[in-house]
Amino acid sequence: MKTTGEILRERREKKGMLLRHVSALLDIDTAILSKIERGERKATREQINRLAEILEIDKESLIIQYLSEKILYELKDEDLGIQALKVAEKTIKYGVTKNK
Amino acid sequence: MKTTGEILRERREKKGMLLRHVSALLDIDTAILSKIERGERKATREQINRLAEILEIDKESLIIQYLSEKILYELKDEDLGIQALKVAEKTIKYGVTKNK
DNA sequence: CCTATATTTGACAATTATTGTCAAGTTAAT
DNA sequence: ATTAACTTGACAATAATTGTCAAATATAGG
Repeated sequence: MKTTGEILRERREKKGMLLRHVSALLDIDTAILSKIERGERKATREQINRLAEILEIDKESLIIQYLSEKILYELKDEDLGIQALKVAEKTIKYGVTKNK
Repeated sequence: MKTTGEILRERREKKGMLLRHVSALLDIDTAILSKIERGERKATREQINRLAEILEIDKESLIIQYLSEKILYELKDEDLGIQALKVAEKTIKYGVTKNK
């Protein structure tokens, strides 16, 4: 499966846009976008929304990929990650979230 | 399923310990522990380790519960949370993590 | 009821993590 | 060798998390 960064870079190049162009629309330095595309940094949630629009990427699939990477990042050093994911999934399904 | 906070409070009371006692061992103010037990704040990962020892709680199950709450917190405003969880699960299973 | 002790609450301070800029360094194509 | 695009790394700004403190509420005995 393609990473968020790969998706972004592919689409940007396919559209013939430069880092300079896209980063200007996002109002950030090209350095950050470069890092995002190479997976060295994470985009913010808001940047993902804008990028989907700017690059005309299917929003849902981009967000799903982005969120899953965020989750994996949280669990990267955890042996019990899979079990935690399963518990989270069950909880979310039964709508038992009581976060504030 | 019991929340992390509920597990902690139950065990502390069962052991007849006061917030004061446990929070001293954790080297934090009782206020924070109170909030953690009531789910108003999250414990740190390290505090979870210490709490499992201090309160003699099965470490694995406590960590799984704790991590799953952390994940759910990340996804609390996301419509696509479940899908993201599923993608994350698949990725973790195939050991394709390339986070740095 | 009085008062001791335990817990809770909320304002805000300290700390840590994330997000950003900038300038200099590569890379690649003339 | 120039030039344009991108990358790198040091560090600044901002935002989120974690903590303290003091006052407010319970809770339980005399």
